[in-house]
Amino acid sequence: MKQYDCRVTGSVIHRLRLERGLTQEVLSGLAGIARSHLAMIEAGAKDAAVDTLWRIADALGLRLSELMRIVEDSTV
Amino acid sequence: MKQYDCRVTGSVIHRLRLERGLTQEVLSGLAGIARSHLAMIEAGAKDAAVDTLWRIADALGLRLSELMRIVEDSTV
DNA sequence: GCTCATTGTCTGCGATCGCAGACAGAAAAA
DNA sequence: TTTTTCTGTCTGCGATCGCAGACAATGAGC
Repeated sequence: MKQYDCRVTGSVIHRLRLERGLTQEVLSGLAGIARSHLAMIEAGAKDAAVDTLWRIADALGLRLSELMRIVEDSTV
Repeated sequence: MKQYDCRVTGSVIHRLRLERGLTQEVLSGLAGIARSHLAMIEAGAKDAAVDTLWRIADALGLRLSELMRIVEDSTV
């Protein structure tokens, strides 16, 4: 498998958030993280920790394994 | 879903490594991380970053999504 | 007994995460 | 234009990751 690239994760989260019609403010609130941090993660400028991604996936109505599967399938 | 607990991830990695008959030395070498670090992760004393888990899963012959699914199913 | 392989656990040290808070830019509504 | 909402990006700051390296304990095999 290819290398892990947090920019892929960021764009996937960004897309899923928009699909659900959520703002960064709302999603970060649901996930319990700072909005500025979520913005950085979506931009691919920060590499989120596992429990952070776990909570974001939860807030998106997914399991982390499902989120990671999307990331894997999106990884070039 | 329950909260993320790195101790569950650690015990899952530990079990999968033994099932494959790998030593910490070998697995950490395959994953490209320090053995002491892998030991800490297995013990649940350290919370590994995503790309670290990605490489460990790879070295175990799994995708991260598959590893996380096992962790989720093992999470109480 | 001894040796070897494996593991658990510690110490710095540099790099990065995640936070609160701030500021400016963009876009829409009025 | 003005107001509002949303977003992108920055600054410290404390906490944690991940490393190399070391040491002791365990267990298997001789």
